[in-house]
Amino acid sequence: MSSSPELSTEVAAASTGLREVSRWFGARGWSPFAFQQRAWAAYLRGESGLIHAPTGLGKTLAAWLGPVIEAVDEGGAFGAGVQAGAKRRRPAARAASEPLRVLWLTPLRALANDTLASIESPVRESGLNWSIEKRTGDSSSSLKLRQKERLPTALVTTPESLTLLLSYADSRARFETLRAVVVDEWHELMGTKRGVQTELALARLRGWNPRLRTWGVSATLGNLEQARDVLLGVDNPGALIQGEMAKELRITTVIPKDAERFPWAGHLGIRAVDEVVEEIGREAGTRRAGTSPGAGMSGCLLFTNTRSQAEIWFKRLIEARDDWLGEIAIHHGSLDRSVRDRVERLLDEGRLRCVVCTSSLDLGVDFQPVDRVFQLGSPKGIARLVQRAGRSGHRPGAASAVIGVPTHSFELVEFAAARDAALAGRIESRAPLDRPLDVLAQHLVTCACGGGFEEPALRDEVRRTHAFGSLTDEQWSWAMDFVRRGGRALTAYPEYSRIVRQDDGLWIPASERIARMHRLSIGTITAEPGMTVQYASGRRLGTIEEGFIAWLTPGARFVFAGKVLELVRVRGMSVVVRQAKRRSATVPRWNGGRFPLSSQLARAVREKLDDARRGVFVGPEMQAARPLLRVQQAWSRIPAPEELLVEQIDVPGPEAGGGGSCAVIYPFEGRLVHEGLGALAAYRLSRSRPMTVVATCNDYGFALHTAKPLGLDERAWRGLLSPEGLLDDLLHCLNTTELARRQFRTIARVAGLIVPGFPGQRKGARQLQASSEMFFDVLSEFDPANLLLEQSRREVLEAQLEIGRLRAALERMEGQGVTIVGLDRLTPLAFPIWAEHLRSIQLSSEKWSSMVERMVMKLESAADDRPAARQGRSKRKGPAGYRNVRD
DNA sequence: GACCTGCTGCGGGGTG
Repeated sequence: MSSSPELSTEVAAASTGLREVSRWFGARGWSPFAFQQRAWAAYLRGESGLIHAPTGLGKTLAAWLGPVIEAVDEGGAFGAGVQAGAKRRRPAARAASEPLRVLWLTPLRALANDTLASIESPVRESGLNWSIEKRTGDSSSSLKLRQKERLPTALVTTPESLTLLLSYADSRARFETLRAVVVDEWHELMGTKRGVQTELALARLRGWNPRLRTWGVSATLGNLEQARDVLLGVDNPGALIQGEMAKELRITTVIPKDAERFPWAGHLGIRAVDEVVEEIGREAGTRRAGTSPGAGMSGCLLFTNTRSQAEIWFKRLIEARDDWLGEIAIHHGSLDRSVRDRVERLLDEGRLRCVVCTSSLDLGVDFQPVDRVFQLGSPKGIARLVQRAGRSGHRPGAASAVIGVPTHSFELVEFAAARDAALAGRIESRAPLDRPLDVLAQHLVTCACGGGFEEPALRDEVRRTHAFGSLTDEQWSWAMDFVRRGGRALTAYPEYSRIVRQDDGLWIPASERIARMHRLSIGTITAEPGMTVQYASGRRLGTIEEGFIAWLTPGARFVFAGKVLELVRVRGMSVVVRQAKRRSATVPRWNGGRFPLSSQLARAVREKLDDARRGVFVGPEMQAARPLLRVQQAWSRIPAPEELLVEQIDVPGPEAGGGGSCAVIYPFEGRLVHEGLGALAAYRLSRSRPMTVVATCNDYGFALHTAKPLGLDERAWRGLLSPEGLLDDLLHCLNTTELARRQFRTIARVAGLIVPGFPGQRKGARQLQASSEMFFDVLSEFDPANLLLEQSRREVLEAQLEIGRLRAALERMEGQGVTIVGLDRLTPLAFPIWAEHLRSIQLSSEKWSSMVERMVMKLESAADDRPAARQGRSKRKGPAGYRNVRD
């Protein structure tokens, strides 16, 4: 750290604690930053707040040292604390430390140790009689047992572990002494059910100690003030402390050597392997001075957007440079924790040249040796790109550097747009959740287990959270009824009578068994367990989806964890493998989320395109994209900001070869919205006249494929894309019931309808799905007013279809002029969207006619098309989406 | 000429 302004008088007035802390800084040749001082001052005034700072060390100390200063100031007023004159002495070994004072929440277990380390020395040097511990799921059982007896003075834990602690009967007594809670990486939690769980836990803690101070720490976010308000809850104002430690941010792009021949579509980016290899070799691998051989290498992270892409790229890099074997590693969420831990350790020791990874390394411990980051393919969002860039340059004065690797031509524009937006500070917002009743239901049982609750008091407490600030009496009563007897439909089943009312009015768990089962299912993360991939020796490599393994027979090879494996046998939920001798193998596909291009980035892309339309090409990316954009403009047009472009294209060739007609529309709203828009337009078309319409989409637009040209005029297009009747039509054309049925699985799990089973005896994903579907049907029939059903419909609309964004898109389009361009060839913008259609045709072995039939059926039954399409595809090619990696 | 996808995160009883 460098120098900073003098200590503010406000803080300096405060005292011994501050002197201790200054001494601690001084011993390191540091002086505190202004934002840290502002945070301490606000803390000492008894305030809560949110600290916004882009890097690690500074913000951790800003948040931690407030309580330390306070404790020193109090000089022993608290338990067996610091005595005047006895400060320098270490406390007697057996003396009991002070009771719980500070709680630090981290969304990631991996961050706990780092956090502990960063607070330990100032606390020790202040001579405080504090015990500092962590508690996460992987803590030893003896530690957990001890903490059940008595909590340390400072505890680092996760939201889930905190909730567990709140579920023990004597929780109140153990948390009453708490003075401050710090929530790290709050931007990661806000907008998720984990965040709501955190809000509820904080409300509980504040209920026991109204003077409790809450401090959040957040990365850059479009809605920081709202983030603070959500964290602090209703009517609980607080400060927003802006850190000024912004690091330099460098976003560059690998420009394809032959931009003219660069593909118009695609996502793997394999053709960029050579260029990336060259880039990696350029600086990475340079040894830092004075380090031993094999260590001290500065490496890079290569972020991909999917796990299978990471596997493919890892393989390709090794093939390109076999001398790098052992210096390149792979890291993603389906790899076993032990595998990932090893990679993280090697990276930290500077023994790796490059780690190919997914979002699994977005957060977590900062690795000093990482000096550069690659983003392979679309960054999807500005915050995401900035976050990833921030994984590099963890040294004072070092810049964060990210190198974009486009996988198709328009990603050149995306990287240029993302850089503009990032440097202008236009970062996405995160929307807080509104009243997820499944989380509330879980919380009610937790509170019953945690010493019991009185109904009116808990209701008021819950309403002080942002998430449940507008909870109605009906919703509250429904939630109470749900945990008391399972709602209307499940009264006959005692396991759903989870809480009972004592004579004194206190609600407690119905039995100790209920409480135990509840603790097993605390939390809001509901990922399916998957099948364990392991060697015969028992060594685990990771997990893979049941659907993938179902296609493999013993002897089949697949790529996993950067190895080519051969299936030996499947037993229960584990897949036994051995190293394969041959190299060619399929690559597994995981069914993950499909995150759309963010609104912010989409807007920035539109601006870049508008520049291009006006002949402005600034920067190497736009220069490289120039020929492509020229083609777009020459053949059709580049849509202006207030223009809705419709390309009506007659594609030559037989229908079965992708020929026919397609109309392509470009709202630039991300693929989820386009999926909705495509389905909506197709539905409205087929309603007006009998015809087969197939919709495809990508992040830029959607296409309607028909056998004959649609021949619609502007008025007809306006009708198709009218916001009027949006919800009704969407409910008709997408099988929202089916989507909701699937969404309900998560909700049923969080609300406690489905218990995941005991550790080590997980039910398979299918079993879980089956019982959640059963519940969905039973409730739909016998308890249609069950609010969890409504919630699953709402979650589908909001999370899966982005209904708000969809409506806004339709409204925006209403004000745009429609330009219809007739064409007989695919434009650069249209090609990738059309290719989505072609793909499904080529991969199917079914006859064209039966496919058409199925599509008609699909439109009629308005079914979700994905499972059908997969089955069709797989008949010829094996498992859906699995490709052979060719050597 | 062109393509072939889809992230992350946590927790625990032993009588089930």
